[in-house]
Amino acid sequence: MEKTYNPGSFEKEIYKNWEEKGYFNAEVNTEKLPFTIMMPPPNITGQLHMGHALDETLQDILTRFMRMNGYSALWLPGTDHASIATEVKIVEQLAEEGLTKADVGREEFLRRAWAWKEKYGGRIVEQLKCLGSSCDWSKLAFTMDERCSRAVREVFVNLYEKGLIYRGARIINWCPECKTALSDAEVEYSEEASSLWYIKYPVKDSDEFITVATSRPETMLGDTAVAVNPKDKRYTKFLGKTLILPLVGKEIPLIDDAYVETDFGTGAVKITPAHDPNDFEVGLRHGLEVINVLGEDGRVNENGGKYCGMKALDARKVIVEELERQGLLVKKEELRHNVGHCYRCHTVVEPLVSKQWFVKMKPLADPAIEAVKKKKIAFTPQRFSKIYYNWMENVKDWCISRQLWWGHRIPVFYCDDCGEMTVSKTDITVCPKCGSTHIRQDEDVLDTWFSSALWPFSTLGYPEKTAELEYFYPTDVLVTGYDIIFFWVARMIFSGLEHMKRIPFKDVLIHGLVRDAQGRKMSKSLGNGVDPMEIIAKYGADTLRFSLVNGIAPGSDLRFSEEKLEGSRNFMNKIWNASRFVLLNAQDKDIPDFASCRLTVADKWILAKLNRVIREVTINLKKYEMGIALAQLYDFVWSDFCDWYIELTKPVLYGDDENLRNQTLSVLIHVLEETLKLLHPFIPFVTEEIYQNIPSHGESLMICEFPRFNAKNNYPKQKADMESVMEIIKGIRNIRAQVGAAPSKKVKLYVKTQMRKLIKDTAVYIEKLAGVQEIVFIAGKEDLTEKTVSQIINEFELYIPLGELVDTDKEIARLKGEKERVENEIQRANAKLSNNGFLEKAPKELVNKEREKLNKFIEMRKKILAEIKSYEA
RNA sequence: GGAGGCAUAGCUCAGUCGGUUAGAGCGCCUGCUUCACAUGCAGGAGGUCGUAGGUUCGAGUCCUACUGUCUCUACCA
Repeated sequence: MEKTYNPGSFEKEIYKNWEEKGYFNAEVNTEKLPFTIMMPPPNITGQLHMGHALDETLQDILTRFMRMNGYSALWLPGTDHASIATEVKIVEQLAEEGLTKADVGREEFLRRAWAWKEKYGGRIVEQLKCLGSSCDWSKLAFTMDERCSRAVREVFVNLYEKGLIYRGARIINWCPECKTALSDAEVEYSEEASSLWYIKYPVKDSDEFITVATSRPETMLGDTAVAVNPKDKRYTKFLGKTLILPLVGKEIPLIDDAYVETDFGTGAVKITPAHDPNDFEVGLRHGLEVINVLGEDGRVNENGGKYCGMKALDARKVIVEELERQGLLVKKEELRHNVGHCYRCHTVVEPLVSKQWFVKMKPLADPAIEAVKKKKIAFTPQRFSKIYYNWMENVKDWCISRQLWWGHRIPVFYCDDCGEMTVSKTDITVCPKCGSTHIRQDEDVLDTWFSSALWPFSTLGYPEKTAELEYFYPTDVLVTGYDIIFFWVARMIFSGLEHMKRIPFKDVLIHGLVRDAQGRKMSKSLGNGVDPMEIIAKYGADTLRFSLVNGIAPGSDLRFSEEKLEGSRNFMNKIWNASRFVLLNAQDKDIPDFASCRLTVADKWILAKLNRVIREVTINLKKYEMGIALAQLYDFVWSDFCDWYIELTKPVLYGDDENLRNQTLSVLIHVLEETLKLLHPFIPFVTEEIYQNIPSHGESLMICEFPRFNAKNNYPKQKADMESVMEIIKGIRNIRAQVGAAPSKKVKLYVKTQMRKLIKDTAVYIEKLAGVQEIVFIAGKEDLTEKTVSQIINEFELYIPLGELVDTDKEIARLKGEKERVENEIQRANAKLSNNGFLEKAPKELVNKEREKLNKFIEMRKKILAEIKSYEA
C-alpha cells in the first residue's frame, strides 16, 4: 500500500470489476426481500452537477446498505428525454448551420435529436459510474424507449377513455421563444421593475371617463370589458353603462366582479380574457368575448388592427404614445411585480388562449392527497407533506400538449375526410368511421413530465404484468430535491394510484440544495457551479461523496467548499493509514482466529464501541439520517479506533509477548474489517481497495453482510474501566502540558486507589500514552517526600513528581479553579436534589444518577481542599 | 396575500423522546519531524443557545408573540 491515499490509482479498476462480476444487477428472487429505488432520470442534455452527485450518493448509500443486508436491491437507472431542453439544443445546432426546424422538417429533426441522444445521452451515465453508483445498468431505461413509450400510450388512452384527458381552448402559458405551451409548474416568477399606466376609457354618450390602471397597455386591443368591485361606491352610478375602448373605438361594457380589489390602482380593471388568467375567469363568468391579439410569435396579430405585426413591447410603446397624444393617459407609476418566465429559456411567457390537451386533475389529486394523509406515503422530513398538500389541493388542470417535435407524440388521429378523432394505443392508417386513409396524427408531443410520472412502473414493464413489476413495485423510497416535488413527485403519486392502483413508493426522502461556500445557489449565470467530475479527478469519488453527506440533515441545504473537501480527503487518508498500520504489522504473522482470541480490556472496549456504532449506523440509515450515520462513523474511526485503540495496541505490537501480539493483530483486523463494511455504503472505493489488501479477504466488500449489533459485545464493565484509564491518561497529559514538561521527559506516577488491579492490568497503556516511566501505589499523600503535582480523576488520586517544574503558586491557582468548578457542580446538583418536584416527578434513575454525581463531586472537593492545604502548608 | 424553514463557539453546522458539565469540523493559541498518517499527534482558549413571555420538577429542545433572515407558493390589474 502507498503511503498516502491516492484514489486515482484504483477507483476505475474497482468499478470495472464490480460491474463485470454483476454485483449491481438485481434479480427477482423470492428467497430475498426486494428493495427498490428508481433513480430520478437526469436529462440527456445534462451533465452531472453537484445536485445529482448528492442525490445519487444518497441513493447509492441506501442501495448498498440494503444489498449488504441481504435484500435483492434494485436501483434502476435511466435518463429523461427532456423535451424542451433537448429541442432547444437541436434548434441551436441547426442554427449554427443556418437552418431552422421548418427547413429540415420533422423527420430529419427527430433523426438529429436521436443522434444527439446517442452521442451525449450516455455522458451522464459514464459520470454516474465515476461516482461509484451501484445501479443495475442492465435495466437502464430512457423515457422515450419502447418500454416507456408503450406505457405512455396506454396511460393516455386510458385517461382519455375515463374522461380525464380532454382537449379544449383554455388560457395557457405560452413561451414565444420555445413556441410551445407550458404547464403552470413550468413557469418561474421573478419580481421585476415595471410601470403602471393609468388610462382613461370614455363613457359612451357622456364626457365622463373611467380610469383603469394596467401594467400591460398593449393588451387593451383585446379588452372586452372593464370591471369594478360591486361594493365600490365610486363606480355604482356607472354600472351597466357602455365604455368606448380607446384607440380601437369598440364598445365594451362596465361590469362588476368581486375579483377586483378596490384599493389597488383606480379600482377599475380592464378585462382581457385572452391574455390574463384572471381576466379569462372573469370572462367566463360574464360570457365575454375572447379576442386573441397576441400571436404565438409574441407579436400583435390581425386582431390588433394597425398594430398588427409589431412585437408586444413595441406595440406597448406606440400605444402609450398615442394615448398620450389623445390625452387619455393620466399618469405612469413605477410598479414592481412578478413576471413569469419559461423555466427552460427564461423568456417572458405570454398567457394566451389556445387549444391544448389537458389532464383533469381533481379526480386524480384527491386520492393522491389521501395516500399521504393516511401515511401510505411518508415524506422525510415530514414538513414537505405540507408543501405537497398545498399544491395538490389547489392544483389546476394540467396542460400536457407541447408544440414541439421531440417527445411522445400525442396518440390522437384525425380523419381529414370525416373529421373523426381517434385516440389509439397503436398508430392507425384508416379512419374507423369512414374508412378514409387521409389520417393525420396530432402534431403535438406530450409534456416531458407526463412520461416521468410513470417512471416507477413504466420502467418495470407496465402495462404488461411482468415478474419484475410484481416483485419490485411499489418501490421503497424516492430520493430527490424539494425543487421537483410538484413537477414529479406529486405526479408519480397520482399516476401510480391511478394506473397501478397502488402507491409508487413508501417513502419520499427530500434533500436540500448544494450551495457554494458563500451559501449561494450554484447556477450557470453566477458561474459558481462546481463540476463533480473535476472534484473526482482531484480528490476521488469517495472524498466527494463524504463531503456531500457527512453531517447533513434531510431537507436542509448544504454548503460545499474546498475546506470541506480537504477535511474529507484527510479522513480518507486517515482510514488509509490506519489500515496500512494494521496490515503492515500483520504481514508474515501467524494471526489466530478472532473467535479464539483472549480479549484484553482494551480489546473489549473497542469492540463495545464498534458494537455501539453498528447500532447507531443501522438505526440512522433506516431513518434516512445518512448524515448522522456517517458523522458517527467518522468519530468512531478517528477518535476511538485511531487515536485510542491503535495507540493502545502499540506497546503490545512492539512488545515481546508474541502470542498476545498476534491476538491483538487479530482484533485489529477484525475491527478494521467491520469498520470497512460499515463505511462501504458511503465510501465504496477506498474501503474495497483496503479490503482487497487484507490477507484472507473475501471476494468483495460489496457482497459482504452488513455488521449486526450484538448485545453480547457491549462489555459494560470493561468499557467503563477502560474509560477510567483513558481519563487518567488524559489527566496526566494535561498536567504535563500545563507545567511544560518536555514530551521526551518520562515521569513517575504515584497512584492512590482501591482499584490497583485495573491500573496494573493497564499499566503499559498509561506508561506508553502518558509518558510514564513507573507506577507506584501509595496509601496516601503522606507517603510522598517529593514535590508533586496532583490530579483527582474519579476514584483515582494521581501524583506526579515534577521537581523543579512544579510552580507552587500556579498549582494552588489551578486547584482553586478546579475547586470552583466542582463547587458549581455541587451547587447545581444540590439545587436539583432539594427540589421536591424533581424528586417526586423525575424518573428514579435520573434522581439516583444525580445523587451519585453529587457524592462524587463532594468527594472530589474534599480531595482538592486537602491538596490545596498541603501546598499552602 | 398564503405557507414553511432557519437563528447554538470567530466561520460552517450537529444536537434524536424535554433530563449528564451544550458538541463537531475549520480557524485561533501552546508544544511535538513519537517507528500508520504533519492530509498528522497532544494540550488549550472560545457559548447568556436571536428577544420577551409561557408550559414543566426540569427548556437549546415544547407553546405564544416579536425581531432578523432565507425559501416556496399565489399573481392586485
